[in-house]
Amino acid sequence: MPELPEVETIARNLREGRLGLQVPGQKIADISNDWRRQIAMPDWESFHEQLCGQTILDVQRRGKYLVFPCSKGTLLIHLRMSGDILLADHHQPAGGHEHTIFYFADGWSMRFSNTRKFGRVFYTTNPAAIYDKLGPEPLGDIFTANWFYSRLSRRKRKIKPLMMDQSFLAGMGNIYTDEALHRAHIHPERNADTLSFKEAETLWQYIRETLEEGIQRQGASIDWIYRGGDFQNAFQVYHRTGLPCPTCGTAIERILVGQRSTHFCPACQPETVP
DNA sequence: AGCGTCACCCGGACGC
DNA sequence: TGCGTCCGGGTGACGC
Repeated sequence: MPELPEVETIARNLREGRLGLQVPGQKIADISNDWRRQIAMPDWESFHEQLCGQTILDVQRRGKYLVFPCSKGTLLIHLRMSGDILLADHHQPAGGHEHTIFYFADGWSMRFSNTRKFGRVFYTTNPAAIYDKLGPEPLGDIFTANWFYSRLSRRKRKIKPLMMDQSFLAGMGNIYTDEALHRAHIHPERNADTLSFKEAETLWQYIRETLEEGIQRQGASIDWIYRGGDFQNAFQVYHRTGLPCPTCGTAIERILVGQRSTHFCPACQPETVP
């Protein structure tokens, strides 16, 4: 479930050396892979041949992608739900879920651990083709209240799946969407075009506040994946089915919206359009 | 084009 | 205890 704040935290940790090694400046000496489908593009042989010898120049984030600009092209990693990036000594044996390992020239290695095999690795000289399929960054300048309202007003889809559509807005996942909708007092099944400007503006504000708080807390640690973050302690609705709403005390309900588990307060987030 | 549904995976929770 | 079954998470393919 790495969403924008979790991916941002991992990018910062790798960039700034908080995991014991600064990744920018590292030269890729070799790469191993024991599950070919993890390499989304190009084919494994080309991936290996083209990337070996390149130096990683930076670690960035776009949407939920980790972006590693290299000397000749760009390496991208999408963690999907159970992915993580580990740094370890060259000689440490591969863990059972470390399907792609980048061996650096100085003796360290960067490992893509991916328990449920949903994550994907990309190498391209044209990352813009990937970025072009994504909506704006929720914390960027393009995403304004006016932009949000004008786009919402053209869509009939339910607000929650639309917020999670990466081609609409890049970075929201199930957790931060449920939390932002609760803070904005908007029911997850409202049709997007029924939101007033005021509601859209409020939701816009809480999307940004929720993500910023998530980043400040270094993301959420849930299930067995612990990354050091503690946003899980700030959840008001997510994974709190039956517990009292922190705002009004009403029991939090869980429903399915677009096949996704959805948590909301029936009192704070009424379904009827005001 | 927009929208909904399903497959992809597997560790953990749950039921018996 | 051990076994079987279900669940969930993000995304792309697919159908309407």
